[in-house]
Amino acid sequence: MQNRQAITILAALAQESRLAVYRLLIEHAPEGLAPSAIAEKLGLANATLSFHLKELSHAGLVSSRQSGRFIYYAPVIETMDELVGYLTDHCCSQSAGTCATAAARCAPGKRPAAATRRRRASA
Amino acid sequence: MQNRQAITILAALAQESRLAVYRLLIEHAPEGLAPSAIAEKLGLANATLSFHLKELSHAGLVSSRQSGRFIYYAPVIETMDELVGYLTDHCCSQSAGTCATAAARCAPGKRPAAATRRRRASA
DNA sequence: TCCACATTTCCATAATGATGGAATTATAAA
DNA sequence: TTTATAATTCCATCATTATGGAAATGTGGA
Repeated sequence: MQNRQAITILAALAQESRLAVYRLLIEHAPEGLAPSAIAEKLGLANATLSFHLKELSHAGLVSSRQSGRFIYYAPVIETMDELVGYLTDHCCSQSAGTCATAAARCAPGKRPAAATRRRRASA
Repeated sequence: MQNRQAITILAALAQESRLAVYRLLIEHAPEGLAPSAIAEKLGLANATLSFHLKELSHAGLVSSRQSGRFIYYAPVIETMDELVGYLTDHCCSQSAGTCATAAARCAPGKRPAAATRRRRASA
């Protein structure tokens, strides 16, 4: 994941209403929710919600599909996964051991460890 | 971790210069770097860098210690770890299986799994 | 077609964030 | 104490983001 993309995703999540929308969609994954339902649950104006959904979409955090008169927004888990991967990579220093807890979170063997991947990429 | 705090941390990272500063500090963990060195490496004006360091400090992402005429800024890994924990928690839906990849990242047994912890907290 | 409703776009406004020059504060060496 | 360097604060400016009413667009049913 590129820096630029990580910033876009982080910025999309770094806003109260948007984080609330995303978390609500997570609770309703994988079907998702229509804007009307989201607006009602969170008390957001139509235009405001539409703005935030566009931001989340643009960041790749949610997808949408039309169904009849409704558009269902659902979270894109892969994007969150990539963000977590990015953070894990860049929270771990090249010199090992500076990030024990975060590193421990990574299941060894499931995928290359963070530092290893970065070393391979830049070498 | 509270919503509010997560937003503060996400917002701190969601900015090109600040993310660059943080990543630079990660490369120089755990000693850290002085603002003069950071400013030179990243080409930032003193005032601008100071502003960004304050944001990172306020979010708990960096700490500082004085040493002679210099102040060394170093990353606080625990904060990143908590952020990753928060994201992992809220990227995993209550209904299992919707977040396989991100969940797989968590070493089972190292700490309670994300969904489990949330269920326990809200129940 | 016409209507009802869902959603988005348009637009103006308000709020927040980023930037850096200049002045100020802090620390240590001469 | 004087001087040099490090870092922060002050402040003005510019840029971006958030908000929501009103109008426009899209969709399916009558």
